[in-house]
Amino acid sequence: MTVSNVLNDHPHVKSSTRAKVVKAMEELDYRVNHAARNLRSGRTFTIGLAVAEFDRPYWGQFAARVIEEAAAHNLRVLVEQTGRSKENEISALALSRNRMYDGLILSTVGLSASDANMLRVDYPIVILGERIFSGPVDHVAMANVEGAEAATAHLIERGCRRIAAVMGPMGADPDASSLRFAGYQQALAAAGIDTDPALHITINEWTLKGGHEAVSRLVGSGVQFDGLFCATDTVALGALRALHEAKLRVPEDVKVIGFDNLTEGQYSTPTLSTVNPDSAEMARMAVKLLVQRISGGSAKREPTEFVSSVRIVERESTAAL
Amino acid sequence: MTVSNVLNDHPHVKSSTRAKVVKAMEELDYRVNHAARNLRSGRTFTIGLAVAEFDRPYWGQFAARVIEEAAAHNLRVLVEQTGRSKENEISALALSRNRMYDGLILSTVGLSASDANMLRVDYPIVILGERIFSGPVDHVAMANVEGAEAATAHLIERGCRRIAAVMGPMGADPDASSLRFAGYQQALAAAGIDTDPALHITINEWTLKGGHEAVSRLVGSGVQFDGLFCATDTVALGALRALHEAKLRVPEDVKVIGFDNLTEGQYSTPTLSTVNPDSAEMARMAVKLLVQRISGGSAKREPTEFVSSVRIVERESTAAL
DNA sequence: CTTAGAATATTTATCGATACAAGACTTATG
DNA sequence: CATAAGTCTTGTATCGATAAATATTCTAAG
Repeated sequence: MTVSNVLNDHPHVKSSTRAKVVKAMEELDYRVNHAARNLRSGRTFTIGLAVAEFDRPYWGQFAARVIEEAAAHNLRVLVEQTGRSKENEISALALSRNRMYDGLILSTVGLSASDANMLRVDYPIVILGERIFSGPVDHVAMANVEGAEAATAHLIERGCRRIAAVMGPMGADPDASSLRFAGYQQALAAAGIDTDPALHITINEWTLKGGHEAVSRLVGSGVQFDGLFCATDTVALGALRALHEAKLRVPEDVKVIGFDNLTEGQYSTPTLSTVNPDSAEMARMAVKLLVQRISGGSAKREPTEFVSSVRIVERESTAAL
Repeated sequence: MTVSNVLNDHPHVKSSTRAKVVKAMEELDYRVNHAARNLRSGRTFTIGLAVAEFDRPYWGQFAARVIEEAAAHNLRVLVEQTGRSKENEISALALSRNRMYDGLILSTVGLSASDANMLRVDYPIVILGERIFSGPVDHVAMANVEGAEAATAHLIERGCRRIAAVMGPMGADPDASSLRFAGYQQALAAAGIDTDPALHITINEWTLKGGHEAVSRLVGSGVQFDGLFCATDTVALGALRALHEAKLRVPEDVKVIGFDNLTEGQYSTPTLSTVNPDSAEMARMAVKLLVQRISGGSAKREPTEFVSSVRIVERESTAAL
C-alpha cells in the first residue's frame, strides 16, 4: 500500500519512506502492472481511434495529431482500422464497451442514421463526421457544404463555367460526398450556372487511383469541362496526373481544386488549390471533448457539435491566367 | 466458471448449457472485462508499434499493414509515436515492460549501438532497422545498401555521370542514411566515377519540404548534376518540385530516383522511379516473428534477421531519352 | 444394476494495484 | 502530562476472469 501511495504521489508519505521505496523499486526493477491497475481503478488511460483506413495521408496526419493530443493528457491511443465496413465500426464500439479503452473517437462511414441507436452508449465517445445521429453523442465535423461551396465559387470566380465534380458514392444519409456535392450545386446555382449530369462523376475510392481513373474516363468520354472540384486532395492529385497524361494543361485548360489541405498539394506540379478544414483543430477538439467526457463524470453536459472552419488555399492549379 | 468456459470455447460444455449462458449474456448485455482477463491470463492481446512519425506516408502504409496482420492473429495494435527521440524509444520499451502489450515492434532511429543493452529484455520484441544491436532480438531490415547501389547503378546505366545524393544526417552507427549512402558510393566506384563532395547533400528531415529545400539550394549553388538519388520517395517528390521550379526538366536534364515505392510516386508528374523494398512483406514478417516469440514460450529460437528484397521500379523520372 | 471412465459443472484461490478505513506515530497546545 | 489534530503507515477487501482441482452427472460395458 505504501508503494502504491508513492506511485500515485499520495500527499502523506514521508520523504525518507518515499526514498526507501524508490530505492527498492530500482533494485528490484519493479514495474507497475497495468492490467491490475486497470482492473482496480476501472480506467485504462487508453483511448481508441477507429478510422476507415490508416494508409491515407489524411487519416495518417489526423491520427498523428490525435496521438500527440492524447499524449498531452497522459493517454495512449489504440488504433482500429474499420475498413469502412459497418461491422467493423460496430465492433469498435463493442470493444469500447469491453472497457479496453476509456473512450473512443470513431469515424463513421458505414454506419447510417438507422444505426443511430448503436451509439446510445454510456461510455465516452466522439464521432467524427456529420451529425446524422440523434444520440447523446459529441460530434466533430467539417463544414463540408460551406467548404465545397467556397471551392466551387472559387473556380467560378476564376472563370470556369463547366465544372466537373468528382465525388464518392452518395448514400441516403448525408455523408461527406453528398454534402460536398450539395455545396458544389449551391455554388453553381448561386452563379446561375446549369448543372450537367455528365459532369458528375462517382468514384468508389477516395484514392489517387480513383481520381486518376475517373478523370481519364471523363476525358475519354469527350465531355468538355474547364474546372474540376475533387472530393479530396488525394483524388485531385490523381486527377492532375490524368490531365497531364491527356495533355490538358492546369490551370490553362482546366482548373483543379481539392479538399483537405494535405502537405502533398504544396509540392505537386502544379501545386494544388484546396479547402483547408483545419484538421489539426479537429483532432485537438476531438480529444478535448473525449477527455471532458471521461473525467467529467457527474458534470454531464449537453452533446456538443464542433464544426471546423474552412478556408480556401489558392495555389497554382487555380491560378488566374 | 461455466461462463468463462463458454467464452473460451472450452471443449466440455453441454450445448444446452452453452445456450443458456449465451442467452443470459444477451439479456444482461454482458461484456468481458479485459482488464481482469489480462490480469489473470498475463496476456493483453495487444502489441505495440512504435515508430518515429505517423504522418509520413511510408509509416502510415506500414502501420496499416501491421494492423491488418495483427488482426489476423487476433491482436490489437497500440501505437506509439517516438518522434525520433531516444527518450521516447526507451519509454516505449518501458511500457512494454509494464506489460501493456504482449510484444513490441520498434523502429529505432534514436537508439545507437551503445544503447544495445536496453534491448536485452525478456519480452517479445522485433526491431525495425539495421542489425546494429547484438542483443538476442529479432530484426526486420531493408537491403539498404543493395537497394541504393541498384538505384545508383540504374542512374548510371541511363547515362548519368554527376549524381547527387540527398541523404539524412549520418551518425556514427550505421543508419538508413549511411547505408544508402554507402550503396551509392559503391555503385559509383564500380562504374569508375569519382565522387564529388559537392554532390553530397544532407537534410534534417525526410520530408517533401526537406527534399525541396535541399535541391533548391543545390540548384542555386550552381553545381552541375544530371542525376539525383534521394533517400526516400517523399524526399524525391519534394526534389521533383524544386527541379520544376528551377526549370530543369526530368528526365531530360536530370534523372531522379527515390526509395520506398510509395503509391504517390505512381501519380506524380513525372512519375517517380524508385526502389521497392517490399514493406508489405516486412510488416508481415515483423508480426510473424513477434507472434512466434509471444506464443513460442519454451521453444526459443535464435534471433532472426529478415532482410526484405529490393527491386528497381522504373518510371518516367529515369526514362531513357 | 453396477461401476469405471469420460463428460460436464462448480469451488476455491489467485493475478497486482488500490479504495477505504483503521492504526500508529508526531507535533502542538493548554 | 494529557489530549487533540494532524501526519504517516498498514490491513483488508475488492475489481472480474480463469487455472487448477474437485465434485457431479452421464454413458456404456459387464
